[in-house]
Amino acid sequence: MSKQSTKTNIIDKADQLFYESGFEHTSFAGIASRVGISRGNFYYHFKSKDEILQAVIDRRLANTQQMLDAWSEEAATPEARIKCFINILIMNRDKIKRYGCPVGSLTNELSKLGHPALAEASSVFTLFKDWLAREFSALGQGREAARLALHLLARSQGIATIASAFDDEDFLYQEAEELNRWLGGYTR
Amino acid sequence: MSKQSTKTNIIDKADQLFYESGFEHTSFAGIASRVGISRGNFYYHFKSKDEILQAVIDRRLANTQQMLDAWSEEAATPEARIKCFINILIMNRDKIKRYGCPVGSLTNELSKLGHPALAEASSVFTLFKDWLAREFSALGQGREAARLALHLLARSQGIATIASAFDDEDFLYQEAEELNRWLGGYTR
DNA sequence: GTCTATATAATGATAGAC
DNA sequence: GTCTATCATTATATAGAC
Repeated sequence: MSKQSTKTNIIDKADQLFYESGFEHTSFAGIASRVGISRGNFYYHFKSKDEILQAVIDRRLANTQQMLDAWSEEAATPEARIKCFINILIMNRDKIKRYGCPVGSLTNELSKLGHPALAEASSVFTLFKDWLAREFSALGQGREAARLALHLLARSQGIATIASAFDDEDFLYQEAEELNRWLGGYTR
Repeated sequence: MSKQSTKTNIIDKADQLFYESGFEHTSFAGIASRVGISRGNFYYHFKSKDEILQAVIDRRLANTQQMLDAWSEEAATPEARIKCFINILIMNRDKIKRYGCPVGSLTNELSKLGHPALAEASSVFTLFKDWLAREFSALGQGREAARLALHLLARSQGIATIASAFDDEDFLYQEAEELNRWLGGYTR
């Protein structure tokens, strides 16, 4: 493992804590503690909480784009690519059960706070939406591609919310399978 | 409008604020200010923040049960009753766009806080789930009733999350219509 | 770049007068 | 039942030594 800079380390740990504990509930002391630095040092790298939030969102945008690019490369067909998206519900089932979806829970919180970064946080959704729409277009659903993309995004969000509220892993598997069946209706 | 007690008034305003601003972000000062009383007076009625949270959840449970009972009475067929549920996405569209679903956003926050009241907050979902399952049973979906109920609950959650993230009212209407079509597949 | 020390404001919560 | 006054704790944020 390569040694990463303190700044990168802060963004990394803040990202985790925003997901696990929420943005509001995460304090600088908590981040600094997990990084292993003092609170004072923290302010050398980030001047405000909004600044670290922006860095976390930028990091998530970059990571998401990287993941989408990898899916585009690894999976040969549009159907296989969309199944990669559906499969993150299974891949991340443990964290989803505990904390829900990192994107949905952050946008939800920021919308309640009336936080100006809501639009930027929502743009992670937009990355998924546009990528999915492209794949649905490739499936010959050109006219309905954008609607289907947003529909699938919403379905995955609801699954995460309910699985988290009831701590129900079976439901995650069940609904992921149902999504694959639904997708099958557009590939035949 | 009948004059309500200070205690009831506190629960009422706390309920609104937890929805609009989140549980963590809502302070006693904020609640007291909206009620029009002092912070000190607040503590005469509720000794801790967890106590007021419990009261708000109890209130939501009672209100939800009341709403479900009203639907059972007003709508003649199982299909019409389930459509009442779907229709709350349209009825509450303005608030959903701004704050998401009150149940989903609260359970999401409490799960991140590791708050012991998560189970109680989730039981509002359970009221909906059991009520919907009964209606799907009445539709002749006895074996699949529970699964369909949870599925519909998840669908509505996802719709609320995406509509809130993108502030998109058209999406709410579009997906509510899609849910009605989906329901139609079980009534024919 | 990292630390300790500190300033300032807000929070949850209590005590006691009216 | 309602108020003012107060406490202890935590939070964001800054100053300055090393």
